[in-house]
Amino acid sequence: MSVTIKDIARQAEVSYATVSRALNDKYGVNPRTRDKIIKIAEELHYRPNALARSLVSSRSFTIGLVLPDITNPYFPEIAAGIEKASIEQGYGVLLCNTDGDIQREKRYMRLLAERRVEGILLAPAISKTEDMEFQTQNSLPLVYVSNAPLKTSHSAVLIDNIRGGYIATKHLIDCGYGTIGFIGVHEEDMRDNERFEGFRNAIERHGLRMEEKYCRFGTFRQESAYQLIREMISEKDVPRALFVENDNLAIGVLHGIKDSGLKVPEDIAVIGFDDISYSSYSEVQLSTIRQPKDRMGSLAAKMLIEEIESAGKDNNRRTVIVEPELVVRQSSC
Amino acid sequence: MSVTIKDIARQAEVSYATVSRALNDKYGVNPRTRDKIIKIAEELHYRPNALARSLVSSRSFTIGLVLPDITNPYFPEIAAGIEKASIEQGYGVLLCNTDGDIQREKRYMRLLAERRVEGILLAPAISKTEDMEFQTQNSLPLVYVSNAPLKTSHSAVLIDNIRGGYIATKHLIDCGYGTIGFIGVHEEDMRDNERFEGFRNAIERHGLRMEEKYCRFGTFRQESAYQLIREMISEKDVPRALFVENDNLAIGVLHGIKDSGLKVPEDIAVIGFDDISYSSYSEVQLSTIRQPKDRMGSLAAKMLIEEIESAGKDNNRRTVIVEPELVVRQSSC
DNA sequence: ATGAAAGCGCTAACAA
DNA sequence: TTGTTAGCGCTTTCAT
Repeated sequence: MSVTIKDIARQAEVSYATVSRALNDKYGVNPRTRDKIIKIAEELHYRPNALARSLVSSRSFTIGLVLPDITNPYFPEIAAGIEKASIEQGYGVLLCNTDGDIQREKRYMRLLAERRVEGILLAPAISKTEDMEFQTQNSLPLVYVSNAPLKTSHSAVLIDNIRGGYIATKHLIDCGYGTIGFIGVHEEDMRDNERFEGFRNAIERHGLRMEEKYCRFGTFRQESAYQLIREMISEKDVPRALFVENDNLAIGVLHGIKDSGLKVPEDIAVIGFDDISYSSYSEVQLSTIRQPKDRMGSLAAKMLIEEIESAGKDNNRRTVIVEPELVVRQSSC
Repeated sequence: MSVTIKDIARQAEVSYATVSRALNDKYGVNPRTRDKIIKIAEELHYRPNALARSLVSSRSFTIGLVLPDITNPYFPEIAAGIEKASIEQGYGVLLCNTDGDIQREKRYMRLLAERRVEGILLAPAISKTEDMEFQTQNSLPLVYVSNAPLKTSHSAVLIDNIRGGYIATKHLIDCGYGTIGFIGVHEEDMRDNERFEGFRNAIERHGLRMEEKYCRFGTFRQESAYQLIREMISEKDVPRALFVENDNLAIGVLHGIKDSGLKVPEDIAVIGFDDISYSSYSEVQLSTIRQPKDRMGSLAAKMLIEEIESAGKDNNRRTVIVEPELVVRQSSC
């Protein structure tokens, strides 16, 4: 098929073991033979067969990136960070877009297992991805990015959700809004759910009241948030400001408010979470809590690779929490 | 390390060749032994080693997806389509985000070559990715998606750019705008450049004049389009409507118009191209030409896989042109 | 410094 | 129907 070390060995009139040594910079090869071999390799456009190498070395230098939906604007930045850090360290990234489809997720687990990926980066949407955790059976390094189950023994790179929720809410309070509501997803046992906790903390600590009627929970889809806010408005009892769990939902909320004939922030102020790129566009101007997504991605990749390369050594699993940052735009002031 | 067919063979008290046959549904295995083997394989959580299999079969069932920037909202939908079609056919996708960085692109070419990917899907930003075409030396199946060099012998899945440009411009003409300008990127030799050609066709065919001063070319960045429109406005001579080469730039244009104190579409009407999700948001309402990105992605993946699996057979390279669709929103009427 | 040989896990002749 | 064997391309002892 393609050029192998044997072809090179033949031309260089050495054994193919020597070629392997020369090409891998191993100790103990005559510089002259070495140069000769390298020259021939270049002439022949030799490309080592990573599959063969992996087979003997049990190192595939490949990781799996599993995420629910690459078209959700939150994830590409994470993926870009992961990707960059990975290629820098010579690792390939197998993209696995689960679409929240269990069948597909299973196929991916198979694929990743069969290809002997050395680790998995998992950006879970909902907690059923614990399956995956189960499937890997703790035998494969696994690092969560951006979200994780509350209880897991695996490493994770997360934003400080409680603090983020607190900061967002505090900001609304500082703006002087006296009634503040929450719109989000109620996903038990996942870390991003803690944003609500931060919200509640802020409310309570500043002498406001938690009003159940102002807190609504739906799905991850924009339309869900749209519905929730429209319902709230039609009930003629809306809070003066809203903290929405993520920017995607917040955009749904903005639409809903607009379609109800109300104005942001004059009638209802809104703050989101994530700082996806859309949020900064001049037509949207959504206040939000920024996540350093790119950095979180590359950090997670680095941690995963570290776990891979220190395999067997003492447990170095850890959870890294990055700081949220308040970004004030026109939707809240 | 992990469970191999030898382990299974030992337990089943057969040779490991029989195990291979049984597990691969080959002709000529006693159903009883077969069942026994399959049962044991399951008990042992056996996962075939794809690397070993690839080595002997010369089939890696892996393709490379090379794109300039996954955080550009245009690409994730393409990627999702690719991804879906690929996994359905049992292929893994190695994600390669070049970031327009030549060094990185080279690294990727190495990585993909060494891992013996069976084909490459290339979504090029600019024509320098011809390098890649050169590198693969026509030895690897390569399919372009969404954009391609004007001259290439490889397959491609493209939108009808000329027609798209024509439709967009025709729409502006139909709205009654008498002076129409163009903002875009001037990238010689790439197919998406043909949008300008469609623009010109429409202008000329409807008795309008091509005004050079209304046609401006910059880079791919939003800021570039922002600058161009601001300059135009500051020169006090602006067309009544603008066709912008893609939605990303169009958003820059919208910002620029807004920051100049003008209104869309009252002062300047705008239409873009691509229909990225952001364009449909109620605050933006950008008229545009829709590309069926998801479908283009999966089509490209299917074509690539077809080329791979018909290797050696007669040349089945082809260019598929999909139809653009006019989407009218508030920015143009 | 170099060669010979074993073996990574698997598939595919060829025998039996 | 099953076993034996060679070999995919490479790394890594163990000799020399």
